[in-house]
Amino acid sequence: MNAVSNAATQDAICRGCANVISAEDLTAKLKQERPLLVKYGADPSAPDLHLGHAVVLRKLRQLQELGHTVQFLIGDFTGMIGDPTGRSLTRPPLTREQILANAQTYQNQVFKILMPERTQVVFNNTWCGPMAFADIIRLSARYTVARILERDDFEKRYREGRPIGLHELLYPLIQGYDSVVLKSDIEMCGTDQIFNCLVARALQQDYGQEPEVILAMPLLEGLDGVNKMSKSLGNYVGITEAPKDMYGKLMSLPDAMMMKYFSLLTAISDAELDTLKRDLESGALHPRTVKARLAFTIVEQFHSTADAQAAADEFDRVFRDRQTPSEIPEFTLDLPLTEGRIWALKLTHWALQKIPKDKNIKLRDSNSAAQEYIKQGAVKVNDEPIKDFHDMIPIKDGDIIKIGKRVFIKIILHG
RNA sequence: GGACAGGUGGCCGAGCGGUCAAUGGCAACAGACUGUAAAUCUGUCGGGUUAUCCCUACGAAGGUUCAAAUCCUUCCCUGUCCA
Repeated sequence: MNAVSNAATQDAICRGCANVISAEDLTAKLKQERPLLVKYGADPSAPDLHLGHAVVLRKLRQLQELGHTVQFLIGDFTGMIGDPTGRSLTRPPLTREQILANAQTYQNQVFKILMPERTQVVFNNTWCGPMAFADIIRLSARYTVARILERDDFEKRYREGRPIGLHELLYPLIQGYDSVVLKSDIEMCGTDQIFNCLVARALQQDYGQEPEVILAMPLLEGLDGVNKMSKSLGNYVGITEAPKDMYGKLMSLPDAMMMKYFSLLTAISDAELDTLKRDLESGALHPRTVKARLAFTIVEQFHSTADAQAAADEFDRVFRDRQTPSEIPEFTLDLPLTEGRIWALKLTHWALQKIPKDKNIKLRDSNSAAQEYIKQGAVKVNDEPIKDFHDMIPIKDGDIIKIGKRVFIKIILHG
């Protein structure tokens, strides 16, 4: 490689990054013309990967395609401590079993994006676990309280008088030590993790190593368009979700977020992005059209073109044309009928309880709730709204009950 | 160890003896509208076979009172200051 191609490579690597610390170090690393070790730490407390992770994983994939090696670090040790980031709320530590199970789930998902042959999966319990108390104190001695407290999250909590566990202060230190052990050249992270990576740089230098280059990707806001995408906030799209759920969730994205999603999650060129933006502003393109394209492109990436098309068709059918979905879950009605009729309230309550809890449909399933939904006109049998929850409604095999916009249940009668 | 402040519904946050299932905000859900599960507007938002009735709930356990989220006691938890 010559200087020119190195510069081009560096540009490509830096594209989309929120922060590169430092560009000079990266230039120097690239000049060495060897496969660089790129560390990425995964938090094993939230084993479901979502599009927020995909932003970073896509960048890692790009580095792999340039010939570099990814050190996929599973923080099985740190997970037992509890990560202080995120909601600024002390997170409960996980048990060993949970962490190992989560780690496995992680690996199953991550290779949807990463190249297995250029990925080393490592667990930090391997080297952190055997450390003695004295080792930990020795490690702690290499950093100061003042510098640890510089971290935004700590500083903020301290100022607001909210609790900070002593163990939490060690977290950045351990994460930094990981980089020392792994001799990482580059660390990929989200902008919220930059502090930890800076600690890693300092520690590496302290251990006589070249400091790693930090590549920080912007954080992706979740479907609410405000908070960062996270499982605990429920504003996420999982990368293993079914095409139609993925598509539907993406269509619930606020219009204002579309461009950011396009730039961080698709291979769309800058020029094309500009055109889209202009056409949206001028009204030449309807926002729905653009969002549908976004949803399609992303679903296609994680599934297939055919899946994306099917999801799009289904979405239009149910939400634009207001028709029943092509596939409706069936349940056998195990309630007694009187002369082929059933009390509306009871039926609604029954249907509410059949909705799978894990879906992101958050309907309450109590009788009181059923009553409210009926009052609001949200419950329909064969497209006919139930008017009063006292009503006795006739039911026959194959009738479809609809609650709200998204819940459909087909009733099966036996005997 | 001492002094002080606090712990309220998914979250934030009022209430400080009855009119409190508890103001307000956020989130959520529904309806209307729209080429979107976007935006906007309106409504709902502990549970009960449906009752101007009952149950559960304001850190935990006791107590005072006709009546307690509100007062008292002990305990647990958090923070601040002092040692």
